[in-house]
Amino acid sequence: MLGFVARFLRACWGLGKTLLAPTPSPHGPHRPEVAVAVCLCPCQDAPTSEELEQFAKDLKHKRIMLGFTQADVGLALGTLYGKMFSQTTICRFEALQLSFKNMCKLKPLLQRWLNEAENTDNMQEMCNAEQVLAQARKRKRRTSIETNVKGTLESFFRKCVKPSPQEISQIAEDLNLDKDVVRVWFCNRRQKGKRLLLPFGNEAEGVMYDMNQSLVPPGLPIPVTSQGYSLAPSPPVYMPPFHKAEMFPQALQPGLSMSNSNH
DNA sequence: ATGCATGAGTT
DNA sequence: ACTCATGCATA
Repeated sequence: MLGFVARFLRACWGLGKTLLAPTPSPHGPHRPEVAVAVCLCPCQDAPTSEELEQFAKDLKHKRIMLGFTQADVGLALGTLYGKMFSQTTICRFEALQLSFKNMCKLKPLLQRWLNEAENTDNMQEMCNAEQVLAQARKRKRRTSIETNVKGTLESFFRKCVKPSPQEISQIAEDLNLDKDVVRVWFCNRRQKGKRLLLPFGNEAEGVMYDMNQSLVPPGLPIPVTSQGYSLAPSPPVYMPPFHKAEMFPQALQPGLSMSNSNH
């Protein structure tokens, strides 16, 4: 099963290459046409899901062995290659909670860090935080949504993963929340559904992203289709954006597989 | 470890 | 207005 998914994903990327295949020149052999395209896709060797999973596990293990925190790694990537990452991102990488594409992008960097960390004796310096986060108080304070309200949002989500702006306003009103909070909640909820490692057995994912249903809260007649979400009747050569959740069995038992790293 | 938020890039 | 990559703040 896993293999299938991996191949599937790879196939998608291969597509780009296929389309760029050498164009047969209709005019004959005047020009040798040597300049054949290389691989324009950024992910040279798309790893399989298995490989990513293995690497993530490896990284975490060795990282801990070497005595580094997730934050250390993120920082080292900065002093090492310029681009710094947060503890959050490293954490998500190790937990396979990023999109497949994102995982592929980050892997090489972490791979290099790992090599570096294993061979260099003086890695410490690279992991020293010298950041004086002068974060201007611009960021909005994180609003905490009550659990029962969250439950309601979830049920809405099950009905429709992508409510129209009008529907969002409606929901916001019903729940006494800010419209933007609701909008962002849906964005994040959708994004969550796209993670490489899905949280739990998602039964409903089979029908997920069936954005044709619309909520019709009692009372207000909402013109359904105005936003032009006409689902293309004949999806071209694309694929269903999602796969089932059983990619990573360990996802089913977070308690057992994830948290064996205390201390 | 995870929830809500931001910002750049798309559609 | 949406998706995606990312992160501050918090549980």
